Amino acid sequence: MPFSVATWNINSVRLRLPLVLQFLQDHQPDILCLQETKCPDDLFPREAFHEAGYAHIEISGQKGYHGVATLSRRPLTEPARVGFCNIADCRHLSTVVEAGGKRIRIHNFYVPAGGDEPDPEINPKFAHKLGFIDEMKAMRAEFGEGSASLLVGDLNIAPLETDVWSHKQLLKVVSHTPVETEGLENLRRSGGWSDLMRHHIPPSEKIYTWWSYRAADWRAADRGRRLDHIWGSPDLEGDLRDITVLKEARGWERPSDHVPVIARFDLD
DNA sequence: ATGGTGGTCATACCA
Repeated sequence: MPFSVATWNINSVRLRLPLVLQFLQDHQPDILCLQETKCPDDLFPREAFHEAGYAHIEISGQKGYHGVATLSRRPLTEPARVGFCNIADCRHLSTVVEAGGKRIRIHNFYVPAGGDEPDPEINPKFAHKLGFIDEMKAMRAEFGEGSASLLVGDLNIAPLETDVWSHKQLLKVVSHTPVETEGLENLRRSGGWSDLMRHHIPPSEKIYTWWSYRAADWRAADRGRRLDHIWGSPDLEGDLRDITVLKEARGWERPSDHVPVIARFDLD
């Protein structure tokens, strides 16, 4: 079994626990990074994940909002939580796992959505989002000497024209405005990260990982966006075997509005 | 230009 890492904004881990367990059973990723767990740490369903083979769990949760969790079949070490924008919310968690003889640090992120109005002067949520991605510049892709890194999660930005159903119609919509898309691409490049989804799937191809709940028929309208990402240190490009966007998960019973993305590597 | 759905927690807030 090649080493694999999945990311999924679950929009309440307790409500959708059966879906997560089904996903783990069907796809057996070594690592699953969850976002929007909406679950305080003392209520996190650890036991159910232990029984599913995920004995190693790190969580950073709070009541009602946000929250990230990293589940693993392999030992997780050096858990670390970084705070952003001087707000005590739960949007980042990093851990270290071993694969293919490398120590891989995995950053699990939930970037603020940013509200509706793409103007930081009048919308404090958008200002928060811009401040957050500015502070994310401190997250560098570290590699070499038997180490590597991944940065995954719901970044709430669709950077490329082919990451949205209509580039023109979304230019003034939060998640695809130039200040966000350029900001994210700049921080990715300056941090030395490779966009592994786009390394595997060419930029000419549309990719979506999220479809709004508000569409009458999400599948027919197909107005999606690629908000969820898997970045890696450049050494991992050569180890990447494939990327899967599990679109079918959007059609499951009481689904999350995001679907899982899975990266498989030629590493043991 | 508007409202459309869904989760949390218990009423508005957030996505």
